[in-house]
Amino acid sequence: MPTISDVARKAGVSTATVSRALNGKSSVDPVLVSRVRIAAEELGYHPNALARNLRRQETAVLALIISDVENPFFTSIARGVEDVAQTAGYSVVLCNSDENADKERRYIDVALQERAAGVILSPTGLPSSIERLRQRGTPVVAVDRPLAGRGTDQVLVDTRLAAREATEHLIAAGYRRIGCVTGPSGIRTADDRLAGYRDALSAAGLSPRLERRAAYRAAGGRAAARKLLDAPHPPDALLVANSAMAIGVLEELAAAKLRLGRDVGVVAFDDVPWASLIDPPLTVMAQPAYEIGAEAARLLLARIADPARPPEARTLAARLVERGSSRRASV
Amino acid sequence: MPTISDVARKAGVSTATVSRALNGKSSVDPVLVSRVRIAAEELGYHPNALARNLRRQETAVLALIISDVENPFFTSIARGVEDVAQTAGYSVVLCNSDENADKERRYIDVALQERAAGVILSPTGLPSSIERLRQRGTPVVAVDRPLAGRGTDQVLVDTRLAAREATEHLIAAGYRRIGCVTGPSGIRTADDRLAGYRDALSAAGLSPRLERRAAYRAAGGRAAARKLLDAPHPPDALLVANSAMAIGVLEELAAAKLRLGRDVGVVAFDDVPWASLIDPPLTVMAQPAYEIGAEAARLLLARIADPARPPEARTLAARLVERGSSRRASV
DNA sequence: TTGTAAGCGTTATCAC
DNA sequence: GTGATAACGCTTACAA
Repeated sequence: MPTISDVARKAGVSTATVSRALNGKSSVDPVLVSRVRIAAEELGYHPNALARNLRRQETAVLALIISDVENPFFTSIARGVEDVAQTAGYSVVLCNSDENADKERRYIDVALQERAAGVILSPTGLPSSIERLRQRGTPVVAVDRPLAGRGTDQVLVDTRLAAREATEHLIAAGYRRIGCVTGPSGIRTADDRLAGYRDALSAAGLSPRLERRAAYRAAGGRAAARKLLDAPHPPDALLVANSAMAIGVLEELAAAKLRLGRDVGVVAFDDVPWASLIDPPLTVMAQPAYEIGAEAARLLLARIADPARPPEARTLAARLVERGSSRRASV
Repeated sequence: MPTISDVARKAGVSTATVSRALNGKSSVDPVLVSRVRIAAEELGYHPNALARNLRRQETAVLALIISDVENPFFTSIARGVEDVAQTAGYSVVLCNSDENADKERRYIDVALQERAAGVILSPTGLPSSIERLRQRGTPVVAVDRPLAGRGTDQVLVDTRLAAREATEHLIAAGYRRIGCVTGPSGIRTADDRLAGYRDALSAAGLSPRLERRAAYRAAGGRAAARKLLDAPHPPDALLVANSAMAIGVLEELAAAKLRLGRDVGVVAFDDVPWASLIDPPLTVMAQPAYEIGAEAARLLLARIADPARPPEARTLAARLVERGSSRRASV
């Protein structure tokens, strides 16, 4: 693999000149520049980023650690991060922590060891892992879920309020026995959505609470729905905290021959491309995923540029997209 | 940021001993090992992977360049790659080429410059970009789409045969005016699926061919479906080459008040979690995405271990999952 | 404008 | 079993 000295030799100049010619920072005789260019091209020279970064003490790589690559919410975030990073000349390394604190820790270590310029992550919830980043002074932005200690840049959604609004929407639509299917205890979004649900019920003077927690996956949604529906007094509507769970819930409703909307109203978090394909179409609480990612990247780049700037927490709003699944009357 | 010499100083040993103690390769006095461990811990020392890799002339990072992060087919591949790589001690860097030759080239350059141990990619189709990897001798595995030149490890699906089988299934179900909605010309999977469709029609002596190409996205599927349905003699069934397009096609069918299965049969490529939620459920040609990724990773690791081994091309089979959308009679 | 040379943080080779 | 030390490939003062 050719090195900078090979190019220098071939072009008849010093390595310093090659470096300068190729990076275009300092001014170099145009004749030499083209000699160097040609030599590099002929040798198939690719600068060794390892050596460069080691010398420069910096890299142009951002690490994005998300909790589920297969969740469209997170891939949209990834797109947002990528688009912003791209234009600033940074590459994005996507890591899948799989909602697993060990994997998260491992990827944080990798980011640390590879000296990533910054890290964006959706924390699993255990505070320990993040400390190492803070200690090192590596810029971090949390997305989707807040970071325990304060003083961190964050891009969040007011998810408690969103859950409350979604529940109020169901109440306004005439449902009275509203259940909630949410994620595991300890995951902040899961807890907040449950809290928002309770807020709405309390404000409306409704009871009882029909609550169920499960993994943020289709199987979890299915199990939770079954439990709720099998109870002596089953719910007439459900707030579902995530789109993967919604799939399980909808399967279970179909299996029980319950008509969506008419028998059981449903609102699910996160808009999905197939929402309008089911009958009736799925009402969702849409989170601005792409914008979350883009904003997180902007915050991260700003902090890399100025590590002393005060930490910022942005809170974006979710938006209710009303479709048929939360309507009692069939059209 | 503490370096190995800081640890050495604190532990009262040489940097060489720290390195040996921490890497556990060579044998070191247990007493010194623990002294080093403690010193490293107290300082919050993280070895600099840049320096290490520069010295070792190797990295433990695999680059995975896929053409669409938002397509579940590719994220499943990513999961497969990740699981295999993980157990072998490699990290996976996911890059989104977005079906764009420029971005692909850029990411290949990054992989080259960062000296990735190997690259897995779903090529956009332009041969130029891949050459640089070959020149450098960087191990590469192509997935989903073949690489122009031969002599490369590849994991593919016999997609032409799969398309033929899907079409034959529609014929067997009694459909006669079968259309095909496929991806852009030049993308190998799009071309192969069209070819397989034609194979089946020819074998059955059916005509005419109702074909439409569009971007591998929902909007593309919608436009293609509209064109086909608006024609004087519209199709009574459609083979759709990708799940994103299928969303558009299904929306368009619904808009035209056509009943799925009964009025227009549909088979789409790639299984999706929501296939059973629509009515009737969607018949799909399921590709073994996770397995493709896992197999690609295995091939790549094998080649990294032994660059001289003969190139291998694995072809996996797709599997028809018959559901209601390809059945004429409603249940 | 160009060249020389030091140094980034590791690991591996060589003596001891 | 341990410690000096050179080397990995690059960038950047500092000289010329």
